Amino acid sequence: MAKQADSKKRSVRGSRSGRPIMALLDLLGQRWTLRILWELRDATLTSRALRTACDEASPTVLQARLTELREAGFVELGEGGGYGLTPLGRELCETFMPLHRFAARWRSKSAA
Amino acid sequence: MAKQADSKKRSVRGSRSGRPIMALLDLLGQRWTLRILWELRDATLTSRALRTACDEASPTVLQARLTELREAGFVELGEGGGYGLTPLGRELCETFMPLHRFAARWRSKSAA
DNA sequence: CTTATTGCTACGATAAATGTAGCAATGGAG
DNA sequence: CTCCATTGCTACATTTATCGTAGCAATAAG
Repeated sequence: MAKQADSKKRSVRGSRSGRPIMALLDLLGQRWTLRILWELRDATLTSRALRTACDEASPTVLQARLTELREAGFVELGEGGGYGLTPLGRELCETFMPLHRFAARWRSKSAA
Repeated sequence: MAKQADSKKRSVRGSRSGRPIMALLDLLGQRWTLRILWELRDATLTSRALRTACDEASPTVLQARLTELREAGFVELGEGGGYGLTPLGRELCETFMPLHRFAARWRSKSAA
């Protein structure tokens, strides 16, 4: 299994400003990152279950994001398999959980 | 070939689940979207100032994102020029403002 | 052995983003 | 008026990211 020590190119794209918020914004601004965190918000999912939950996204990106999220310390792979949030990841998830409520109000206003 | 700002195909990619949170997650999960909202959090910026703030991102994507954000009702173009958040956009920005604090703690843990 | 999971990877086809250049429109300054 | 600098915005070739399908090694039964 695996590899996670790809730390050679860990430069979250775009922002090398050094400011943590930028690194975080860039990480979260990649395809499927937010979605993965959201789907893991209250469940441990296997890679394939996660794929299903994520609208059958290609495993290529999913694995890439999971690797990044693990390196960031937000996600971990459990002993007997299955991905779940770390305490830190759960904390992050809580941070944008209010988005859920906001999204509902938003759609009721601008739903095209 | 070139096609952009096609206001017709607003299908936020991937998730057509109908759930507002998914649409929002997909919108925010595009490159520069979070960053743009962040940079506009407390200032009205011209397109070029925004570009500078966003690490000189290409105007192509920036314009595309701005169009999407305007259609979503989060960003607006002021009378005399310059982009700013709408009340709704400001609300959204407040939602993930705690990320700032989180990011600081996060980096102090995982950043080697 | 076969079957069915697990996490994960290869790789050609697409879609998206980059970087550079430039447009029309507006607003001064001379 | 011309000249120039700014606004928001676009063209387009190159590069990068993502998709989609297939399949791998490892593990665990049956």
